[in-house]
Amino acid sequence: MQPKSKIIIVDDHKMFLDGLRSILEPQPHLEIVMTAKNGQNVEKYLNINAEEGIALVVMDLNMPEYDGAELNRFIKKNHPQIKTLVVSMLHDVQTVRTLTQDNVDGYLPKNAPKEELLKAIETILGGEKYFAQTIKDAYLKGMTMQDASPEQSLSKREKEVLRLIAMEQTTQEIADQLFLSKHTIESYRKNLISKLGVRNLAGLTKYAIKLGLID
Amino acid sequence: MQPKSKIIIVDDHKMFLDGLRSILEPQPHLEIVMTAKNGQNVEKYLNINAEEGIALVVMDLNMPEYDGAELNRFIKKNHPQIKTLVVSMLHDVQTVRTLTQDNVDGYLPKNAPKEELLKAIETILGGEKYFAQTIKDAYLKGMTMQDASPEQSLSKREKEVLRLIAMEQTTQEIADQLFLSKHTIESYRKNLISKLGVRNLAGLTKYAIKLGLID
DNA sequence: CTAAGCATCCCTGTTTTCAGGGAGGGCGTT
DNA sequence: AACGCCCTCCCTGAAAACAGGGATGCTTAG
Repeated sequence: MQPKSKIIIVDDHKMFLDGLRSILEPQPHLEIVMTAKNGQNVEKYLNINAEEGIALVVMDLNMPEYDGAELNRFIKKNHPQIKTLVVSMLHDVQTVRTLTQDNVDGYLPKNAPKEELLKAIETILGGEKYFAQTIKDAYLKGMTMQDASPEQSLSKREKEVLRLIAMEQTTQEIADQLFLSKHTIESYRKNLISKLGVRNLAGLTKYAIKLGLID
Repeated sequence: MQPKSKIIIVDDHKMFLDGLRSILEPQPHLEIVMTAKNGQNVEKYLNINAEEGIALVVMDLNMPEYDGAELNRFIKKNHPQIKTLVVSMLHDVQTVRTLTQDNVDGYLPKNAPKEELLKAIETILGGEKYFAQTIKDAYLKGMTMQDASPEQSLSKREKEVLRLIAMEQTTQEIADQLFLSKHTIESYRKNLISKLGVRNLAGLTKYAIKLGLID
């Protein structure tokens, strides 16, 4: 009999976790060896049981404390043989890009049907990558737009300003607070908007939240 | 043999739907007669199959188009014998209050474990109500804090406008989209700012996220 | 019936944001 | 030394947001 593929599931919504478990457990060739509600415990587990031959980690993004992006980065750096599949509610281009740069093996929206989940797992365990069509569409659209817009890793100062913007402060207030000219803050604001590909304060705020700069 | 309790599940995330199904299907006394991704279809189904004896509808809140709150209201008005259980990611006080006023039979966060889901269903089918402890806590805290801070329940229209604002749309764009005057949207924006006690677009956006109007 | 809340629309004026430029100095890498 | 990147500051003009009013009609609850 062929050995089962060992799988870890990570999601902070227990019910979803149980749902995934119920879907995967009946699969004869899969074995769930651990479930967790954030990345921290998985990291510990992998460090201790490095030789156990974990095949795949299925993870949510957007968990408190230690999210999927971070966990994926950790796994790919320290345990590159382990495959990773991200299952998330949101599918924004930036997140997917970050994940692909970090060599994630697959990405599914949470509204994908059970069948697609199983197919994705098979594909990934077979050594290939699997991205849902909707994700690919969004990603490509983002790629073409990316040519015009520069790279968007934010500097420390930019993050600081972004944080204050999202804290409902006006340009003038931020300037006073950081002992800078209001023109400087205006420049930052402008650069952030174009760098992050958003239209206005609302977009900046959402991004700040996504980055975890505020809550 | 005792008759099975007929259940309908409503959630726009297919994978979650499949998860719930996998949890509930093995239960010998439960029978899933329908799943849907929004309230609309359920409404139709109930109108046609009114006599089929549906026991319970398990629903997500926060679905596009026709959300759980609305569906609950419909069910309690037109088919009061059918029980309703809301399963949601967010647990803001206002939403829970609205639901309880509409006589919902139970409320669980999505991070509740499988066991609690089953227990909640049993409780509700037995004729009692079931609310997760965390929900009850939040609700009570909201009740006491309510004295100090003014009430901030948003009307449906207000939520709609708030959603569009947080989606990075300008006042003019929202006006066009809803076939309203831009003055109207400006009024809404103004009211929202004062109602929610925030200063600007950033605050509105954060609130919209907290309410789950956008992601 | 009456008051309250909701949805709609309007006005005046000020402040802030947004768009699209430019520009100089510092700092590290090649 | 030259290049890129970051941080800083400045300008103009248009668009949008914000503040603080008022007004109407229509439901709904008391």
